[in-house]
Amino acid sequence: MRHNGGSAAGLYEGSLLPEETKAKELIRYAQVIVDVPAKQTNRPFDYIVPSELREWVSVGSRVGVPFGPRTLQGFVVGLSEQSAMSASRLKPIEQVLDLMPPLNPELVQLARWMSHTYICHDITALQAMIPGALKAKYEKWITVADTAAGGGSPGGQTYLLDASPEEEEIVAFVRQKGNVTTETMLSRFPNAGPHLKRLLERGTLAEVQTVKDRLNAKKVLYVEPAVSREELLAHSEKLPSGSKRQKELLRFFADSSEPLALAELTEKLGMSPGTVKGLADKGWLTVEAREVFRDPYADRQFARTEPLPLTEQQAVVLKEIADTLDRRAHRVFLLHGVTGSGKTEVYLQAIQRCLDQGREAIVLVPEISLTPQMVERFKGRFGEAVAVMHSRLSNGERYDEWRKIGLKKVKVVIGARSAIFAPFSSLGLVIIDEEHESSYKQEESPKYHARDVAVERAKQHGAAVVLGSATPSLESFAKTAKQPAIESEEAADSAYKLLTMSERVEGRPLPAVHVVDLREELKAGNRSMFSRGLHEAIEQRLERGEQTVLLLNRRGYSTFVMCRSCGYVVQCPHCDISLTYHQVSRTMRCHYCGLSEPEPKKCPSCESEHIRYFGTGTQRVEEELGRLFPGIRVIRMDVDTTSEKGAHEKLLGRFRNRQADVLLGTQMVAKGLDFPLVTLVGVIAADTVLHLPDFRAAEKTFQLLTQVAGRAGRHQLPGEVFIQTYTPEHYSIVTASGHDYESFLDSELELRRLRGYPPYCELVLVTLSHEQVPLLVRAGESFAARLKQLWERERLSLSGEDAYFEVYGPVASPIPRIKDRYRFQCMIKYRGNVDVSAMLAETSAAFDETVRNDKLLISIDVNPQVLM
DNA sequence: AGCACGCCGACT
DNA sequence: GTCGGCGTGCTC
Repeated sequence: MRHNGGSAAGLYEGSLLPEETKAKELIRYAQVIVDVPAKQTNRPFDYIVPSELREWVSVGSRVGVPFGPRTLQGFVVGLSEQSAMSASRLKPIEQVLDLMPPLNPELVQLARWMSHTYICHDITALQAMIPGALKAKYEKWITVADTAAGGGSPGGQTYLLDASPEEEEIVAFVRQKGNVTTETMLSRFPNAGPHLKRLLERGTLAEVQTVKDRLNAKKVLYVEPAVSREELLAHSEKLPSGSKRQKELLRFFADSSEPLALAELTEKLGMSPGTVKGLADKGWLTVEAREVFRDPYADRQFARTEPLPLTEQQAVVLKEIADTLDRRAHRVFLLHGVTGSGKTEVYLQAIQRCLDQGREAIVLVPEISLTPQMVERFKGRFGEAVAVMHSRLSNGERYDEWRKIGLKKVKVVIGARSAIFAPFSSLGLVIIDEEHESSYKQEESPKYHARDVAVERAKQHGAAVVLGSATPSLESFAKTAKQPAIESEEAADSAYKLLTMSERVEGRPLPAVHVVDLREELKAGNRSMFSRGLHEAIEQRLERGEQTVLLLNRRGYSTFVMCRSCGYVVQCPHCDISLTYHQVSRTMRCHYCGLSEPEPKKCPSCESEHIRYFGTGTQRVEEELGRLFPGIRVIRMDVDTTSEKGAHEKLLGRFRNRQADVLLGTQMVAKGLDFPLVTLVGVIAADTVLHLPDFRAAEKTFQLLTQVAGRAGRHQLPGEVFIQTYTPEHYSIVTASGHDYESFLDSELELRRLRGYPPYCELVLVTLSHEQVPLLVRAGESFAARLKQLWERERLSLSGEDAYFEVYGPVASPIPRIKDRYRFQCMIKYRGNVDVSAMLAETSAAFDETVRNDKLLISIDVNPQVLM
């Protein structure tokens, strides 16, 4: 997508200048984006920077500002000496919310790029960059109004005309406290409700809103001596002989004057905090609260690891990356390495190189593979210099990891999607592991793709990007020089450099793959979910004491309930989608609106009692395994068993310790796991993804099969894989079983070219929704028409360039109704130097009135990964 | 997003 | 003649 740098940078011009070029004392005004995601407020507002806050305000600061009648959170996006507005109409910044700005000028600029590219409000992009713990929170307070209607008296006492004694009492209480939250008020005066309402209405009391203050850094009490060693000993002598504990404590600090945490001290010396307090009161010891970092890995020891010797292929790849790092150039590498080829070791050594240059590195991994194993490898190599951004961290922990980055205490961040926004100032390297994973796409606004954001950010820093995968996405592969014809000359210098590692470390072979035709099984009279081959193979592993991984690639909504008499399928009354059966709660649930109702005892349509549950879930496979292999130990890993904190790690730990023979799970068992005793992998049904209405279905199937097959035989013992399918002839299954990425690529590229899908074009999905179909249809058609009109205008200015643009639809969305709102979508396919984002922004702007008055919703997904 | 201001219907 | 509906516009 073309990015018109000029227009995007325009608003914030000056904000990217190095701060040093502006003397702090000259900065009088700040441009602030406020926390109101609306069209009319989507621009910077000027504020006065009070002189006492000047030191603390910089581009990227989070501030509390008065906006209309209330106080809002905002982000400083620019600083200036002048303002176009007359000073009398400007208000001052009320507070700076963090000691360290959570963002920096480069990230503020990146937010600008995001809001343009993904068509969202600036505040939405800015908020997406900071950890959840820093999201805006507001508090409402009640105070006595400045000009209390009802009058006051010179003596400072207030008469309240027409006020009851209770009301007098309430006002006195508020006056005494200054300000009070509603909760405090109601706990003090349980029946204050109606009085409060009246006092607020009459203007005696007023409601004020503030931005809830910064999340507190964790504080721990530390104790240290306040006087010299000699004095401590002298005091100790003078104490009465009964004060044994106090004497002991003084002698302790005479020996060691190091500050010690109070908790540790009392533990060590077996005394109560009171003893310490006694001496502190005398002024001999000081107790002070110190800020500490919450360290989620505090009690873990990570064995330091040294760089491993590299294979020839690894060395070649590392050298390429290192050369680019040494030149401090921006470059994107696509590292295609088969499973087990040692990509992680290459990452580690490349990061080391980057750190040696005094630069920082970000490692993105799919949330699902952010396992303890993974964390261990990075902590083991880089120790304290690593911060982990994990979805399961508490708000406090996450906030602290973030602060460590700002304070330059860490040099490497490893985390999921949003870790790409780590506020580093000299980024040298971004690694995106399993780059093909669709979890790098955020499905809520801003609907960004971390891979695209990474490349944009790396450009700004002159940093290298390494996209690693055993099964690269077609989009990324197409950007390597191997496929030059796809994009025009502009792409030539931004082409990705393809690096290949085709061999596993120590020359271990890839596992043998058997494709089992389930139709043949059925013909042979086998109606079990296990083919004869897989059955036998599992039996063998049990005998040999080896382990098996079983994949049942069942997405949450596949289980549906149907009446066998009339064929009725239980559906959600508000959304056009089947309800899913949840065995734990014995309820039928809607995946889209959260509706939950008891399981039907008889068919709602024909009252028949022949109700059948379709779709095999992991629970059923577990049952079946127990029946077929008595005594078998199975660990089931799916959303149900891993929802608890730490459950994931615990289950994998048990499997590693040979406390189970089989690990059975959904996608989550396919990625990144590395267990020496796993010699068998079984895919129960390979076709589930294949038949989804998605142009990436074949690609996803190929990726999943290749990934899961890669779990087998990674160490001394050779591996074996069984893929069960009803369509064994499908090219994605054939090529996956032959570990043949190249052939898959050829077939798939040809199909994409014929059907006009990425990487032969770019996609944007526009979804419109409304409660009434007629209005929706009209809006959809008019949206498409306007867009086409814009294109006609645009194409004239692109004369001579090879550009393509087409709007498809509107048509009903794959799920035509959610929460009683109907949905239509337009698909946009384009190619070349077209600023589609700008065109879409302009088109949606024309619909503002319909959006506002008729409650039409327009959602725009640039580079969508799911076409719903 | 809130909130105030402002112009047309059903009511004491 | 007024209370109140929500259309329109503003917030540094």
